[in-house]
Amino acid sequence: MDPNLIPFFKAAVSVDNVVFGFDQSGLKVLLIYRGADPYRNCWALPGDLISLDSDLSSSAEKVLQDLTGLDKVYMEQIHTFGKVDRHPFGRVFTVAYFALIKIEDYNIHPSSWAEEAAWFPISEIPDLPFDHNEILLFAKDQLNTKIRRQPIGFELLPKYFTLTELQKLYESILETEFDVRNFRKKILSMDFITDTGLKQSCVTHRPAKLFKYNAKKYSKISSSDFAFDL
Amino acid sequence: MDPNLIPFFKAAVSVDNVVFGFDQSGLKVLLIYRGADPYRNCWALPGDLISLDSDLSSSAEKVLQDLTGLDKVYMEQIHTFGKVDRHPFGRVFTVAYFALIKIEDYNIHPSSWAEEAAWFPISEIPDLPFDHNEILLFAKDQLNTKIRRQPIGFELLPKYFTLTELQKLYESILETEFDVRNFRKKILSMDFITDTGLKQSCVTHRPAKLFKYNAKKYSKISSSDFAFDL
DNA sequence: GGTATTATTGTATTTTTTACAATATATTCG
DNA sequence: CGAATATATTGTAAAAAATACAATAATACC
Repeated sequence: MDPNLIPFFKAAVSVDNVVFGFDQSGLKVLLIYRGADPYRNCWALPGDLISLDSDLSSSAEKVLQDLTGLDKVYMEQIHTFGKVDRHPFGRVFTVAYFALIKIEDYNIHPSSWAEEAAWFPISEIPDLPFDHNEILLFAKDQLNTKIRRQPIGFELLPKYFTLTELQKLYESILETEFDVRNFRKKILSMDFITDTGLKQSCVTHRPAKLFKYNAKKYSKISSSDFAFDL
Repeated sequence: MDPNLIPFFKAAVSVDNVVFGFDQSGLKVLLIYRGADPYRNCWALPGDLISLDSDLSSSAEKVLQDLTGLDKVYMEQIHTFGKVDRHPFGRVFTVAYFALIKIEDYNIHPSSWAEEAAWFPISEIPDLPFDHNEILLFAKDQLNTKIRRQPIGFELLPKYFTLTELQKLYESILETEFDVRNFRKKILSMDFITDTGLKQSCVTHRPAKLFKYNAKKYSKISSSDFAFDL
């Protein structure tokens, strides 16, 4: 390598994942309990330095998989953070991703140096190490914007869901309330949520119909000039 | 440094800027003619490796300033690209930014190893080195989305502009056409474009009124629950 | 059968979007 | 100076979308 270039090749890159989940009590974020330095014994976003022999996007998946056991989840890159002093060990740029998962469908298995993993309600996030609070804020913002314009909310719900669940999801994330009738009218008019013909069971009241998201219909619609917008 | 960490700290990070400009002939992108390896003597996005002693955002500004003389322009981070083999010299992650400038207001001064700088119409971009074509595509996409939702179009126009110019800008970027009356109604109803009382001069027909963007009014409006949306 | 609990549905009103073309103001040229 | 040329500016009616609002339906449990 040209000796002039040597000083440039001394950075590390990490990935930090903001994993969102949703259940009846609201929006949650997955944190791990760090069993490695720096910030050992702190709750933090599941993130790690990446080895330099795989592509960035594969590394992002690997980091999440290694620390939490999560595999094949919806992930999207959101932003890269690069303050000089953000990492005590040296110059580390971190690429933040957010991930959306259906809480019920996955079992979280903390491994590698993640000693524990737990869901934290979005409103009860503790002080986090590095710039993780800033990253989380950024991710939350992105989620808010994105969920209004793209049909990604379904990634947080079970495969079959009721319209009430869907409405609660949007209300909880957007911190607003919708009129039941208008919400249903709008969602159903978009025509990519289909009635499965099934019904809730084991509920102590009138069971709701179960719907599912129809990705094929969405992509057919969206490739014309339709815009999802809630 | 812990010897286990050494292999992680061997990456370089670069910044690549997609600088958009607009004039009557449409949307343009600023490219520089590389006077340095690799890809010497090619047109490319203005980008460079960053030194590891400043923050990422400052580095982005510095890279643009060094190569093109552009200073204090509207810049926004868009995405980080990190394929293993994207740079022939080693593992280089690149953080892409887009910038919007008022072509008339700036003189471009290629310097450092940029031998030339020139505006290329968006539809006539040559094959670029690295993954620059991909980055450009990504930036164009981002610009399309963003310009519909945030009042950033004004960054591409002179301080005082006519409504016709504004409409042409949107039509050109969004590749669509608007009805003159409806466009004006909509834009003016948003109430952050104000009539300066001035008129075009040196035109061979009825001169148009000159308007300007009122950022204060926008931030006042947008902090309620107004949404810019075209 | 009655009660409790949540699910489901329609309509009238208001607001927004759309479609559409005639008139106004400047310059240039004969 | 009047006519021709070129672009700027403006309103209205119809259609579509968003909003506000409450009564009925289906199940479980007692």
